[in-house]
Amino acid sequence: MAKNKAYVVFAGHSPGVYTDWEDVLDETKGFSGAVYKGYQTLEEAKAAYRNGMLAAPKMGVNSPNYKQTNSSMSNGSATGTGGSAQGKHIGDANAGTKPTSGPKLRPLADDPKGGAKSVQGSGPSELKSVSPAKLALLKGFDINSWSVDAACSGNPGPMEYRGVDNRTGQELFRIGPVRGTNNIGEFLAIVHALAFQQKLGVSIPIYSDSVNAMGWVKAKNARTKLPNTANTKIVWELINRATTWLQNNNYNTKILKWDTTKWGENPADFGRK
RNA sequence: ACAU
DNA sequence: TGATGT
Ligand SMILES: [Mn+2]
Ligand SMILES: [Mn+2]
Repeated sequence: MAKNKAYVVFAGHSPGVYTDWEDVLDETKGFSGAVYKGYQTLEEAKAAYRNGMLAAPKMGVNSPNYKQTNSSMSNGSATGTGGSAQGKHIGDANAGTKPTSGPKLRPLADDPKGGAKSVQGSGPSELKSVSPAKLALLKGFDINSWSVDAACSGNPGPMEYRGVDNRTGQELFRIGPVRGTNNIGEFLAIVHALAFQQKLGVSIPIYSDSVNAMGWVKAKNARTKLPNTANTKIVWELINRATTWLQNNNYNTKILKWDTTKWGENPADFGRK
């Protein structure tokens, strides 16, 4: 077990890369939930920090990138990860186009078995990667939830949307691309999640970053200005199906605003911006 | 202005 | 830089 030459403070008074353990102590002392890890090389540390969640606003808690960082951590200097269940999910996106993939709706564990931990005050060589639960706690959102998001490659343009389980990062559904707008996608994503949950017989809070779409859902009406033409026929069918569903179904599912400013990009984000 |  | 929306 070689000595660490650099450290990354992911969560602390002033997150960043440090070469002195004393600095790490300063940055983490008195910071509840501090997250840090030692690396054998400065390059390794810098790379980890670049890929780290607090350093990269685009990176959702459960994004593939975050997990990659997590798993690379486990083969790094430290012990402790002992094969995290999280890492295994890297890139195992359920391919389906329809709400077919089977989500795992197990109850939230505060610290998943075998998952990485964050322990303030442990030595520098102990692993300091974080479980999704711990990260959610740090960021302050409810991990026992789903996230939805939409992406457009031109607006209007080819649009798609998806939903993920915040406990695992697992993709629950993904539709598109079909020609549409950003807001239509955000709207359809929420309604799709609602309908999917009803089908599953569950009710789990849904995070969206779109105030617009949340408003449309609440009004049970998608007030898009996108003309219904030959090019937009498909998406308009989806819109009509969604609004019809809203008008004919009841739900008590909480639809929550994802605070991008505070938490970085939504876990369901497509990472294209 | 705010949110995508 | 431009578009989608409240
Ligand atoms: Mn969004
Ligand atoms: Mn996004």
